[in-house]
Amino acid sequence: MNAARRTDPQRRDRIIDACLSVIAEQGVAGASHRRIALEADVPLGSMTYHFAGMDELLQAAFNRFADTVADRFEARMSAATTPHEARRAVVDIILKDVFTHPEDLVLSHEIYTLAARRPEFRTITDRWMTRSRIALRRHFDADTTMLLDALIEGLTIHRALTVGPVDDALVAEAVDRMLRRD
Amino acid sequence: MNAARRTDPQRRDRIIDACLSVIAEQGVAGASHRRIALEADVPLGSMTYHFAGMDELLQAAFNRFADTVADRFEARMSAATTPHEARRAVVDIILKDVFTHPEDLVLSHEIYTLAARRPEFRTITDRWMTRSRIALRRHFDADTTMLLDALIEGLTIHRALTVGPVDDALVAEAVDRMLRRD
DNA sequence: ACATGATGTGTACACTCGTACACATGACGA
DNA sequence: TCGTCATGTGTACGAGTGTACACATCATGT
Repeated sequence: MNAARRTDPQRRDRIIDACLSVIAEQGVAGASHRRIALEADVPLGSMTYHFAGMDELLQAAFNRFADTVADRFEARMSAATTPHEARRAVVDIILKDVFTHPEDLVLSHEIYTLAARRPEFRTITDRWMTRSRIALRRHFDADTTMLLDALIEGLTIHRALTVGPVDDALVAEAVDRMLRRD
Repeated sequence: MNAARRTDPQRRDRIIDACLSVIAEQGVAGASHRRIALEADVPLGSMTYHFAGMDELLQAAFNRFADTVADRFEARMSAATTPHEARRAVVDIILKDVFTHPEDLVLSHEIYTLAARRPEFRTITDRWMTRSRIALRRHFDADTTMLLDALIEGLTIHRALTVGPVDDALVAEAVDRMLRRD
């Protein structure tokens, strides 16, 4: 009957985007084929046609998410040319990027939870963390890179879960302490 | 027929424990009334009898979990009497507590994910974080407490998601840098 | 001994889910 | 123009879900 649009090359992409959107709203638990299909304005049958199963779709979605975030991260670190700018870039990543995209916080937690339990999703987080570290490594030594990476993670998470907002100056202070070599 | 054990005052507790156990294995997504009932060796009807709904059960379970972890945290910090011991205690929390109880990692992520999306679960994480900070505050100033708390979080998470193990000495190094005032 | 009411349980209902698969569609070569 | 077949879709099925609620059970007071 209504099998209108025949070739829709962006359909796969739209499904992935819809998937992320649904996960941001409802969580992985609430991300069903039917809801995603509705969100993407695509028939239910398309789901299994484009993706062998829910897992394949989740992998595709979180890979796209991780790439997006890592791109932003890299862009900020690449733009810095002096040590001072690099320090500022790290602070900005914590204060601006995360705050500007609150839905990313939720998505981060979802992928972490998935990765914590299921190794097949850990390749996604591995690649993501590796990219972040390479970007940091352009400006800092190996140890500092490792520690900054962890610090960014912790501050980000706590900013998300804390009711009262964390003092912006304190974030800068934390980065400064990390940069102090002994 | 077999309505044996009439009064079983520990039943509610057993359900909560079973709930945590199932979540650790299968995640919140896989924690159904039926599976938990099976794990707790309790009839399905008991679920709705003791808990008004899934949410109430989840709240009870994660409250217990948060209390358990916070107890351990407090115990370690209280045992320290000198600054040096306090520093050591922080390192141990990261290196020993988390490593010894790997299932706690998964549970942490699950509650974070829940709290990130739904405010009614954030009271649990709030109370948890508050307790941790009070315990740290016995030994460190307010700013340092905030930063250490975030650092512990970040290092813990990255240790969980990273393939290669983080160098133990590096953890100590991170804590030291945090403790250096300007 | 027995009635009674609190305590706890089995089951049924309405619903959502992932997935398979028979079939419709229309682009394209002849 | 028309036949063919890759591309895409509607639907149905079995499994699993939360929850409500009629009922069984037995501790207790008389």
